[in-house]
Amino acid sequence: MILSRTSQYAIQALIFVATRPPGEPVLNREIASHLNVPPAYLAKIMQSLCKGDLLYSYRGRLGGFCLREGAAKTNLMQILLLTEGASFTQDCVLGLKVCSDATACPMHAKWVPIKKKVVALLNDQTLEKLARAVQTGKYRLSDLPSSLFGSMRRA
Amino acid sequence: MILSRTSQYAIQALIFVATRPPGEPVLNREIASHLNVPPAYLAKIMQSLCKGDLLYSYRGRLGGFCLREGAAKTNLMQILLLTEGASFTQDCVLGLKVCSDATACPMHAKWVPIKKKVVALLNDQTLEKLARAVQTGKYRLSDLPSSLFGSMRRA
DNA sequence: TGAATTTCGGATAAAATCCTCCGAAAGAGG
DNA sequence: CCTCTTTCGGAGGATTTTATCCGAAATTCA
Repeated sequence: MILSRTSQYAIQALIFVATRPPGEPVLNREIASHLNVPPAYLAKIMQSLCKGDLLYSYRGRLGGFCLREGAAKTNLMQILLLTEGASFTQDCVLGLKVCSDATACPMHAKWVPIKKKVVALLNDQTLEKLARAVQTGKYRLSDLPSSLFGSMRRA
Repeated sequence: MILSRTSQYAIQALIFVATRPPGEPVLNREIASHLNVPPAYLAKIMQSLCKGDLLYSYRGRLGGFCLREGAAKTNLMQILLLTEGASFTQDCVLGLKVCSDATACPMHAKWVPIKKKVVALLNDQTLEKLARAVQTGKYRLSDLPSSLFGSMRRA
């Protein structure tokens, strides 16, 4: 039901980068503050996304991170493979080491169809699509804007 | 996608108890060895299931754990509420603190229908049903019997 | 060259989860 | 009564996940 924080940060960050003009490096600091996420931790995750061939990184004054060519077509499943490991969609719900059609836990038969839907969705959602959804303004990546919190403080 | 180990152990243990004749206490030791789960850890979980009113516990020579009256009708959702906490099905996939129809993450619209299916399934699966599924022999709770591993060792 | 900026890499800390240990309490049976 | 068995409760250890820090390397610009 739940992704690790690492996966959530990774997906958020990648979508955010995908919303920015390609070719212009985005600073880790900028991503972190926009997503309201610990910068030092995010930096580690960005590193691993570079090693996973999703991002380019540039050091120095004009440095930052860019999507790799074609990375806009990356789907969530591919990202989660990097951050959660290969067994992510394979594990048994009840934690059995072996749980296949042949030798199954009592949830197996009912769980498999749902798992398939989840996998299909994760495969279908690309950074491109998700970035566009954010750009239209219909959906948001960050928590509510601080201006709202500011007005709440005095309420 | 994944339940905590604690939740998995809890569900497995409850199903196992539900397969046994009601009224005859089952020993923690027996459950643990059958599920191949750390006994001391399981003992803690069993304790919390008692506090969650799903089990009775008896100390001493004829001690052990029994399902509480009516607990056979308990569904997985109720168990997970105890072991994972109330926010289990409420959390945003991407980890946003606020993610409702009004202010949503870019996955929200596609994720909600799937989440509903998961919740419906968890609500539908009762200990009774799951225990029966195990009793028919079609499904298993424990890992493959050690006799199989024994024959594999010499292969 | 030197100063400023940024990511990289490794060590380390903090927190959560998973797991163990042990004495105490409670019950059964002699 | 004593002994044996079991769960209870609290403390603590081990591991994984989350997060921080800092010096070094790379890059830009003056």
